[in-house]
Amino acid sequence: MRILFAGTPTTAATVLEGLIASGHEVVAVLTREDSLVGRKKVLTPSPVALAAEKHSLPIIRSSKLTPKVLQSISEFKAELAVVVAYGVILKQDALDSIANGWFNLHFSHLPRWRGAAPVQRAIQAGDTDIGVSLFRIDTGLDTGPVLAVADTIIEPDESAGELLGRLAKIGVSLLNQELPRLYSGSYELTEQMGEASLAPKLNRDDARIDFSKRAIEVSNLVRAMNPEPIAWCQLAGESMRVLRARPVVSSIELSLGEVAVDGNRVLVGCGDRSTLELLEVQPASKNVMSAHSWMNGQSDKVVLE
RNA sequence: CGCGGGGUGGAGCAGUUCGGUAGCUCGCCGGGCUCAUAACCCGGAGGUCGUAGGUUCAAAUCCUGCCUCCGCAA
Repeated sequence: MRILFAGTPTTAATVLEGLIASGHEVVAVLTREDSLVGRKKVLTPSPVALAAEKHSLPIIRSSKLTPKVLQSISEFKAELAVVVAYGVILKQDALDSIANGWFNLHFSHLPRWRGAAPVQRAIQAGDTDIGVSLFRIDTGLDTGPVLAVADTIIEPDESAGELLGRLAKIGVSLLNQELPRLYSGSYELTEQMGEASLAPKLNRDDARIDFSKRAIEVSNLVRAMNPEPIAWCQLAGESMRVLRARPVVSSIELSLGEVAVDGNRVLVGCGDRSTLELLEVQPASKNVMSAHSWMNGQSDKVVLE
């Protein structure tokens, strides 16, 4: 069956690669417009666009499905659309434009964590399990009826990036398992059941560390915000990013944000007398470094805030 | 021309204001101590200070160009 693939970030690119490798007939790729990235504002294609180029697939770059764009999509005569983090809400005319419908691979066990950042929100909330849902898109935000779900455990030290990579692979397996049913038309959809929650997109304010929270919560934040947008705090007025950290047991008494070296561990005091071990940090203007290296260069008492 | 901060032995930093013998915290190598140690003690190797030019008796330090890395913003 002729498939239109729609997606934007790295995770979506991984799924696209998986579909192609599995022999599915991807006839065109829909992704968001190239965006200006970095200090030099280099016009950069999305990871999905790059993957599509690699396989010489036709690419439609658009962040808005206007009638004109839908018209150009229709030329590829796709019979089914597979969506992974495309980042655009589809309207009815778009949904109607493909005969067998649009199916979305969403990284949560719906209806939990509907929205743009399910994996990050799940980790931030301290969830210990998560799912990959395949559902038929309707006009709501991740509200469509579900075809299949694959669940998995969230490892205690797993970052959002690592988990996302794993979920993408699970997603490919799920698609390989379910696509044949969609091709044949012999499948059943189930309305979403249970309590819904929202997983809005992350911004920099979400990633601000609050050391009055307990170490486990700070640790969850750090994991959730890696690799984007990266949890951060302040040191002497400059921002400092924390890429990896974990809650530990320590006999050292530290005030909130106070940093101390204990043997080979770099500890920081958190709320409720809990302790967080910093593993990897990045001070402003500096490269990413181990917490140990960072402390080697500190001569005065260090307090994060 | 968006704002700003860096580039000094393997790592992280100080030293640059006011030019004059390369410093600190680690790591590494060798030895010692200990029941033991990512603890302690002793010794050691390792740097043309990003790069090209300029000023000077003398440049990590002052001047100019270039390369390169990064935070914020978008």
